[in-house]
Amino acid sequence: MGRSPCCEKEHTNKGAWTKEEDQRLIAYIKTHGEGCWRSLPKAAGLLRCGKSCRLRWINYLRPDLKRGNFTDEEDELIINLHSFFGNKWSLIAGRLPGRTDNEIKNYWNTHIKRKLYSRGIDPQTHRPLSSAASTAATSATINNSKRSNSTSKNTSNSESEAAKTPPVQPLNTRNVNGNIKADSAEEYSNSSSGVTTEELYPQLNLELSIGLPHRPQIQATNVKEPKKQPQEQLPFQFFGASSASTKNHQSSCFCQNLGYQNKTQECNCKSVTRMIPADDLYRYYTALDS
DNA sequence: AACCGCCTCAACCGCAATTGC
DNA sequence: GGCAATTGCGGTTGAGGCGGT
Repeated sequence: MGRSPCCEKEHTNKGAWTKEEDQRLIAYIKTHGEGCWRSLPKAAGLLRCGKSCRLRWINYLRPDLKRGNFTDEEDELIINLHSFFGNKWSLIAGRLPGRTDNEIKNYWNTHIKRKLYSRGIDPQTHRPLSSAASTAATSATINNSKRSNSTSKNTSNSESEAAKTPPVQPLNTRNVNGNIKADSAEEYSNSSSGVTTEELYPQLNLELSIGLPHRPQIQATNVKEPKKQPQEQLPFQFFGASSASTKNHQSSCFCQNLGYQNKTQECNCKSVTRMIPADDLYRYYTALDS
C-alpha cells in the first residue's frame, strides 16, 4: 500500500492561478492564518491541492515579498551565500528578506551563473575555472551571451552588468569570530592554484543579512543534512549550525565525499579540509540574537 | 505581419524530512 | 519504534513574452 496522494488529482485545477483564486487564498489566510495546507483548499473553496496553495502563497502572494529586480548588493550576497551553502536555496532565501527560495533559484540559474562565468568563476565550486573547463564554459558563455545579446532584453543587461561588477568582495563586516580553522582554510587555499583565502572564502567576513534588523532564522532545522549525495562538489565541507533556540550544540558533519552525516561532536571524516565548528556558528547566531 | 528561437519565471513533481499517533 | 500523514525542498518544465529576421 503506497502513500496516498497529497490531494485528489481529479478535482483540482492546475496551471496559472486566476485573480479570483488568489483573492480567495489571500482572504482565507488573512482570516485564518497559514497552516494546515492540506485542508486549506477545501476550507477556502479552492480547487487546488494544498501544496499548490502553499507555493502560491509563499512565492507570490505573501505581503512581505519584495518583488522587483535584485540589487547588486543582493547579487553579491547570493553569490557569497551560495559559496557557503551550495544549492540550499531555502537557507539562502532565509537571509534575503522578501525573497523566496524559488525566486533566488531562478535568478541564480538565469543570471548569476552567467555572471560568474563571465568573471571566470565556476558557479558550482566558486573557484576559478580550470583551463579545460574554462574553455568549455567560456564558449558556453559566449554562446549564451550571443543569444542573450541578440534576443533578451534582460540578459543583455546582465552581461554588461557582469562586466561592470567588481570581483566577489566580502560585504563586510561582522566577523564570525574565529569561526574558521585558519590552518584548514589556508591549507585548502594553498592547494588551489594561488587563490587567496579571502578570494576562496569571501564568506569569512560575510554579513549574513541585508537590511537590519533582519536576523538569520535560527531553527534546529536551519542547516539540514543533505537528502542525498550532492551532485556537485562544494569547495569545502562544513559543520552545520547548531540550534540557538534549543541550545543544542550537536554538530552535523556534511561530508561531501562520503555523503553521510555524523551527528556527534567529533567529525570522523578524514577528508574534511575546512570546518566551521557548530559552536562557533552558535556563538555567531546568538551574538546576532542578543 | 508572421514566424522563429530564446529567455524568464511561475508552477509542478518527486522525494526527503518532519510530525503525530 | 513503526507507520502514515503532512510539510518542505530542490530540480525541472512549459507557457508566455520578447527581440530578431
